[in-house]
Amino acid sequence: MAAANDQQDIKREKILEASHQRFLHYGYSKTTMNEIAGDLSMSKALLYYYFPDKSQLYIAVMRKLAADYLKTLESRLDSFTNLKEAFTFQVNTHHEFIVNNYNFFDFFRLNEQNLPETIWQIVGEVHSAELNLLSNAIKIEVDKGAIKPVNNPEEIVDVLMDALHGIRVGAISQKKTNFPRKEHLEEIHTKKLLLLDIFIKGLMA
Amino acid sequence: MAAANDQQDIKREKILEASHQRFLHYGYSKTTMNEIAGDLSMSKALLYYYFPDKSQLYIAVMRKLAADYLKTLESRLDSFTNLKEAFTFQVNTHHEFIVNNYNFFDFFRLNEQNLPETIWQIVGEVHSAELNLLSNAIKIEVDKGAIKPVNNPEEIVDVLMDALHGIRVGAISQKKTNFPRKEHLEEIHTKKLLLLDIFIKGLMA
DNA sequence: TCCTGACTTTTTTAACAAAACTATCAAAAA
DNA sequence: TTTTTGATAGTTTTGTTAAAAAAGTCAGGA
Repeated sequence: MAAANDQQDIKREKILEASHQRFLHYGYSKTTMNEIAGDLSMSKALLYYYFPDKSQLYIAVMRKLAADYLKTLESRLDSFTNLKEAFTFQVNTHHEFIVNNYNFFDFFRLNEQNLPETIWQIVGEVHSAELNLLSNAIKIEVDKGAIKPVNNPEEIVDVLMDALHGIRVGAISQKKTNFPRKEHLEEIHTKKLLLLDIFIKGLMA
Repeated sequence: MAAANDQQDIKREKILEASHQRFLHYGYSKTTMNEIAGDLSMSKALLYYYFPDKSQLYIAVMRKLAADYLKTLESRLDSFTNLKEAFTFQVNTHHEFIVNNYNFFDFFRLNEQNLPETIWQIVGEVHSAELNLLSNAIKIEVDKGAIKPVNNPEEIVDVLMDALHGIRVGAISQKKTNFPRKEHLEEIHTKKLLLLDIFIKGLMA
């Protein structure tokens, strides 16, 4: 039983990896179940044995990416020495995450509206996990007496995250494309760090 | 000659007003030239006598709105007493502008990409005018010695404006609609003021 | 329990006709 | 000469249908 499940888990993992590669290079709609099956030298039917449908497969990949991302954040955010370091780490990690999985997200780009409910659930989970980690960072700094008391850390972090997100979007509307091109990502990253710098100073003031 | 042109200008103005109302209530694609003509009890052909085509008509309306908006900003931004007041005025004016012309902009919502070049030109002009006014406000404060010297005011304002814009967008992705609903506008406004507060403190630190 | 080939169902694409709308123009009205 | 219009030409959107492609199912084999 356990052995069988191990085998299953390994195969599931293989499928997730192959799917990730396909989705990463070709996006959701330009990836077919036949192609994924082909990459793994298995029949398409087998994919449906492991995953109920294509969107669930995509979501499973996404869930894994999100979990990895959050693990990276968590591993580090409970051991920072000051607030700026913590937030900078978040911005850098997020930047790296986007760069590495850039094409994966064209599902969002193309399908912008009417996405499956589950996707928004994952996005929401990631968002609130980030919000939690960062507002905790603020609380710790307040306890240490490093910054003056804040009555609602979650609200502050929420605003900051929206603002950071805005930097991304801002670079877009000027460039007339509704998603940042890879070339712009570095520029966006720099701007985010600038915003962060001012914002942190504002918190400490 | 002058009289004839006056008459023309008056009629042009009437057309712009009627068009504004239509675009405001029904958006670009759901407004037909026949309807505008009907509102003014004139033939559709006459519209084409005054404006070369539909998009030029829309753009003319937009240009007028933009001019009014900028005039409001300018009238006040050269006589503020401190930086926060200046920026708050910008945020409030912008908010009012969006609220008043909310539906007008569904041209952007629907047509998000492939908009006529001229529209981006106007958006760009408004943006750089705002950027100018606000970075000037910073320079004045620096000269007054109210805040510490800033090596690149334009860059700062640019980041702030992107961040403020991000507040708007942020409220969206959570709500699953790609443009803020009217109900959210107040919430967005409040968040913007909070961001502004922290940001300004950060500048003064 | 894991896996497949053959099959069914659903979605996408392409072609095309009908309808709606934009845009033009010759000629009337002012 | 300038302003206005009805009629109409041209273009885009919408709706329809058939073929192709992809998603998804299933009986049966290892």
